[in-house]
Amino acid sequence: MESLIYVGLVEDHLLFRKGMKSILSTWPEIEVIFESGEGYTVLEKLHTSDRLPHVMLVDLSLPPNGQQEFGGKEVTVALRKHFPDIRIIILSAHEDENFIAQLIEHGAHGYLVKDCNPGEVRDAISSVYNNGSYINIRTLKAIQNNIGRKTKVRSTTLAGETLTKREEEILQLVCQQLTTEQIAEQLFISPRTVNGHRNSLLEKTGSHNVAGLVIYAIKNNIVSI
Amino acid sequence: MESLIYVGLVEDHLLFRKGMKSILSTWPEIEVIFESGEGYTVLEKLHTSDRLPHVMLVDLSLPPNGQQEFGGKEVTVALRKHFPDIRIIILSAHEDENFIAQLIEHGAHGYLVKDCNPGEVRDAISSVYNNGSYINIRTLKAIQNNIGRKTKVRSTTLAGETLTKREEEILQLVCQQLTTEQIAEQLFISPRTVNGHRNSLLEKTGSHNVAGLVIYAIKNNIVSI
DNA sequence: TAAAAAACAGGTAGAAATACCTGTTTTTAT
DNA sequence: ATAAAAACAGGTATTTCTACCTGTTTTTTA
Repeated sequence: MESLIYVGLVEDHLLFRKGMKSILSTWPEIEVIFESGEGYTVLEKLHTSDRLPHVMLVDLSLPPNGQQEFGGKEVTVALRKHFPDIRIIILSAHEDENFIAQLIEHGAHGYLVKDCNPGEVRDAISSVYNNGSYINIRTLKAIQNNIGRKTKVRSTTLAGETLTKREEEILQLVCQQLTTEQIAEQLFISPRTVNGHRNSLLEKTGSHNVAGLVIYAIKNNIVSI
Repeated sequence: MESLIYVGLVEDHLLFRKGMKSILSTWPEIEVIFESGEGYTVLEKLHTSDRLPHVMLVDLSLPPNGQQEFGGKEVTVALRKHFPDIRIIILSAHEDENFIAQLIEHGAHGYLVKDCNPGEVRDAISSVYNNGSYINIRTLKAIQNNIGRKTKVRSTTLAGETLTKREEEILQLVCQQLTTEQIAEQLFISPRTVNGHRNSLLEKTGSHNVAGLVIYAIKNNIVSI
């Protein structure tokens, strides 16, 4: 608990980065051992580093690497893949509700808005280091309102089967209250074909009627409501 | 940040409560100033208390008051109403996914499983006291999977109309994939009547079929998925 | 390049839902 | 106490869906 926590900072604005480092240095249990001004060099820097940070504070909006976007999200994904032990706190200027959800799902362990007070940062680092995650209450509300069915996960059925592209397509149209005939028109196929797909959908999802299909579609992020 | 945090404990198992108090006493910034072994006496105890806790650790499963259930959920609701400044951390033996979502929406600020390590408790108290919330990563996952459309908002229709109780009831059953006949059986009414309600539902919600009804029901929290 | 999966399309039945109509009884609110 | 709303129940007709069956062609994967 009271052991030294190694912290890394990935933040393109120097002043902010140094300011953060200064703040963090006031806490004896925290030591900043890594800094980077851009996301795309983080991995190689870590590879040549003798000490790895326990917790990495990563700015959400980092400069791209040429054409390639490389912000907090990309850093998160890369870190999770190559340095799964490093815990990640995203720093953002504001709460982008949709994004937070994605970040958490990509493996970020915490999320801080930049106007939080220093105590929060300490709490966040400590929490993330010791246990798992840190989310402030407003952010949590944002997640409550927005998460759940944003990131498209492959939809698996009861039997572990997977819906085909066409089946998902038709399921989406079913959810839009279209009839078999309307779906057929829209997809330029025979109503019989649509019918076949509908039956497969009922079978695969274990549903008895459209109510079941719609709920399945929502639960499995095939449609967003 | 370093000011003394007054903590209250609501936990029916004495040993666990005292153990927790002992652990908390090792942190100089935390002082336990309130204890209760049951939920239903918390309010009056607080009213006669000279100092109010900043953070209350509340066990999820507390003994009922006679017939009346009075667990962590009820305590949370009561505290939020009468002592809105007190921040609440729920302690639970395990992660009941559905319940966590409800608790957070009822106003709890944090959630701890009882097998967490002491450092987590300190972090949780500090976080909750200083900022807002504390949720561990597993719990967060649970929330991601279960929250979203739990809080029941009065369902308003396109025309601003309101669904009647019976209509909502039938809508819920429709969402459970029951047929008109099955719904009639379940409610001990004629299929004709169910039919009438279904038609009203379609009319009021501006839907063409069950797909529309289900989506309406989910959007308006008439059913939870 | 075979084999498997997906997409396609047709037939037939029956079940269920939708879209209208009518009316009575019960509950709620003014 | 009266009016309005809700819940109840029936008729009729049509549309749509569900549940089976069959098969071919195209695409994907091993």
